[in-house]
Amino acid sequence: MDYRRTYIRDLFAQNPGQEVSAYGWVKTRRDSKGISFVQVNDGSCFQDLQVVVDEGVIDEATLKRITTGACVRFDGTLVESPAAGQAVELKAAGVEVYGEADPATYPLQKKGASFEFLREIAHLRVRGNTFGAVFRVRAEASFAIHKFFNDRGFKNIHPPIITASDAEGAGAMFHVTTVDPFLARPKPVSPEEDFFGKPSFLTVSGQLEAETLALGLTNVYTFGPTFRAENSGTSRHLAEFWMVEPEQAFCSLEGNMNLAEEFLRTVIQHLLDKCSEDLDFFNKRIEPELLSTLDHVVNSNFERMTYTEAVGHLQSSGESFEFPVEWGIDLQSEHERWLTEQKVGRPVILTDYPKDIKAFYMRMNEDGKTVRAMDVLAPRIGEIIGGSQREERLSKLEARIHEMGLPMEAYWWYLDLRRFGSAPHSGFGLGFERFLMYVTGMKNIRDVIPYHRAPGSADF
RNA sequence: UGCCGCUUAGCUCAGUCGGUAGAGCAGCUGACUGUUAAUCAGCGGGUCGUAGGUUCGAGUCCUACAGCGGCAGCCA
Repeated sequence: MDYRRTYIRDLFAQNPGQEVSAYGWVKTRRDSKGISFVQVNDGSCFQDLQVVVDEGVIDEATLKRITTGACVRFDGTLVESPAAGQAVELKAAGVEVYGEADPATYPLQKKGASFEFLREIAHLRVRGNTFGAVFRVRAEASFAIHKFFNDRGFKNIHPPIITASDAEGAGAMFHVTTVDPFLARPKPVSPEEDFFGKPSFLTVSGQLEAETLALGLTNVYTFGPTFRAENSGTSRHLAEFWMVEPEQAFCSLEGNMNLAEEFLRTVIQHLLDKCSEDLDFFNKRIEPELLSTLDHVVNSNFERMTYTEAVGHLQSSGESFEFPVEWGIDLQSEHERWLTEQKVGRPVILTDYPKDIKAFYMRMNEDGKTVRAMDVLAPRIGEIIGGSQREERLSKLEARIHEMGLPMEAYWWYLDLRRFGSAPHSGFGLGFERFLMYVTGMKNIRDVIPYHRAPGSADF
């Protein structure tokens, strides 16, 4: 056994008549008088291999061990299939059962399991159609993202997971400590006595570190796990999620938007090319509008409008929103959805938000009221990308840090970037799982990551 | 964290007015010579989320708690 063997995906591309072996897990077995059909899948592709077992080829005791969930190797001949449903099938000559799966207790069956139930058996759900497809698409998307940036000369950088800087002042952070918080002790342990000698946390974003690398490597990106200790239990939030964050020196907000748009189009096109079977399945069984919206994203330019224009559209829409719209508010989910789903019917990039609802590092516009921020909003899921041109002018940045009451001394290294060889630069962040929800049509973010982490939930 | 909903067989669910438990699928046994969500016949399978309360009697009504889900906030 070796990785250089033939996978089920490869068998479908071979000419009939060859002696082959197929390794995988049994989806179902159907018996008729004198013949049995076994569906085998190894995760290499969506389609199952149909194995045909004629009477007498495999002894009855062995055949009975070939049940749903069992791990097997079938040896035999690849033949053209006489029946509809598959072009080729494997005519079995022998079998090796590597691992049985007791049918009375194996929890997966061929129909009727809810995603909530499958989440409880997340270690087994990948053997089903939906989650096999989800994790193939996840892997292919991950590759496509690295390829996109590599093709354009972006360097993949690796900012720390454990950080002492509260990057954006946004989002609750997980403490990292070797002090047992549940141990009763006479007096509190001070941060100086802890492992790092100061309070330290799991990162909520690699952006600030990415900026430092961009001002030297020019074009960089991160792609890794980030952590938020927010107590939010929704279908769009995770405590541990993966984020893609490119950062470009010598790049304006317009260049940033161009990159974001090209990024989404290129990666989605890659998936349409490489994962068509899986995406067809999602389109058929999960989200009927999936392929048409993905095609639309690939083939149309994104709408661009300023926050101020968007507020105008919302106010003159005639819609009755739960939260009234006025200039200066942070747009609510209902507003974002109306803009992208009703107003323009495709992704929208909103720019130039009021400074008071955005982070300190975003570049101030001439009006002194708005900053060079952008959010990419997509139909069905809302905000998928958030980014900005960064404030490269030292005095303006210091003024913002002061204005927002942030500790100036903690940002000494970040301010050094503006002191020594500052450059106009821009970047954005994309939530990888949000992106996967968009391209698979899956409705719950917990179903696009193998093992989700959320408040009160850290199983497996 | 707030509001709402759900929790009954391995899974998906039904359960009327409060009167002691039902279906489909899965499983098991058998039938069928090409099935592909196979089909057909039969069989087994339940502390109705937990703890209290009301009642002669609770799956059903009330309270608390837990788990799950939806929406909202926060955000990616």
